[in-house]
Amino acid sequence: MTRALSNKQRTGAGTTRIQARNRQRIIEAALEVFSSYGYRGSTVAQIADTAHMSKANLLYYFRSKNDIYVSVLEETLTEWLQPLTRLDANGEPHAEIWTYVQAKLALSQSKPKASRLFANEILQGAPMIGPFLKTELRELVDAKCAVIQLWIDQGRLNAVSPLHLIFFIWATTQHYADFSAQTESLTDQTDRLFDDAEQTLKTLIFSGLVPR
Amino acid sequence: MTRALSNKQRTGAGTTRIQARNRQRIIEAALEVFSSYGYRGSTVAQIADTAHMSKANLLYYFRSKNDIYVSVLEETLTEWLQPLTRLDANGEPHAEIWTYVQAKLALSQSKPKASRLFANEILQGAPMIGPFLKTELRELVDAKCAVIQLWIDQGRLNAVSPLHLIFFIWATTQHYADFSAQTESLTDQTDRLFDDAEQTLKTLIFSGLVPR
DNA sequence: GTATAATCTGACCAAATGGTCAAGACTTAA
DNA sequence: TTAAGTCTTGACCATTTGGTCAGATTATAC
Repeated sequence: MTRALSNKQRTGAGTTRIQARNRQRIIEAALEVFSSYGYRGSTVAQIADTAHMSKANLLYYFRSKNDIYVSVLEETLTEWLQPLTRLDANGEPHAEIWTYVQAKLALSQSKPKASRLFANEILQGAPMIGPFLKTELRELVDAKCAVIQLWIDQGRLNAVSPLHLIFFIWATTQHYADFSAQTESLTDQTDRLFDDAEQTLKTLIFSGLVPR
Repeated sequence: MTRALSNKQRTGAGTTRIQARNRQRIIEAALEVFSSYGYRGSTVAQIADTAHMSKANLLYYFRSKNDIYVSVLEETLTEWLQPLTRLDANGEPHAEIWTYVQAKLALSQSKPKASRLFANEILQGAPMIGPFLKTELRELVDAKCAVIQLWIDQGRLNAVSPLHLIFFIWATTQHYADFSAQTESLTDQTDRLFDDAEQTLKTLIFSGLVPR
């Protein structure tokens, strides 16, 4: 990343204090910009401005625009998948699924930029994280689908495609972050948006629309 | 759009045959390109190439990149909202909603590019159709929410927020078009994708996950 | 056929873009 | 204090971008 580092000024893991601080500032600015305009629509100058830094200085810390992009994606990816990894085969099915939905919805509310970053990336064909999707994400999802299928086989859940259940959870929760420009244009009570979403999601996922 | 048109070669509505054909070719190419890379990420040269046309010639039909973009959006918007306009207050609630879901899912499958075009636009803050969202779309959605609310008040549907029910339907159906790079990375049976989605959606919307 | 308008093109331009570089400013271990 | 390394910058460059224009080519009405 940086060129020709000596052993001076190290704080640990081969990074000086200034490096750590500036790389962090850049990553934050890059998340802001990339999540708004996508990779192609973002410019290095824009990121540098957002980070209150000269373009040349920014390019001292990251070799290229692409380097920054990859770093932001990596930085955000782990956190984004955390909730799914926690879905526990030994837990109670409804509780486990609901915990997952709530976690995803909370993430959509607290980190909308991360959501939009991935949305942009995947919308444009996942040129960068395509390989990751087909390997690591695929493994995680396959594993969790097996768990859900087991619950279904035990008669503890109605029969649905586990994969599509996961898609529905992703789609509905991320919708509020990714398309906030739309959701917020269609309601006056933006403060109650996520509470209402949670309520409606709960009803739909567990009871459906048909009255008993 | 074109400059200094005379009355020659008119086929009707002030357009020559050549104009109609070329504008159509451009719109199609623009949909292809804009839906893949978003507004900022797309270039006029790219659109011209896709339309098998010189850049200068393309700019003879559309004054600017922005002009093309607006035209594609307008061209696609009506078709995109058609299904919702058909939701009928006098129909049977479940049938009406299910018809709507099926129509949206079919549209997501047959016109994924249109879906991605809007997704890109809204993801980037709806700079172009923001005003439309707050007026025309808002009116349509408000009207249909009132219909759904009536059904709920009559006890014909479980109590949910009509607005969020619509969001739920949009999110889940469009997910398959917008994030196809992801959905297709996570399954082997891409041919059954939409059938499975439909099945699972039906169960979730009407019955939920809790076994009766 | 021919005049007139519509269509098309290559050459061109100014601005924006990602990226480089030499040199100056600042930090820090000794 | 000082020397060696780190950090920062303005000037610069090649390429790409959206857009223009004069003029060549084609279609059409008469």
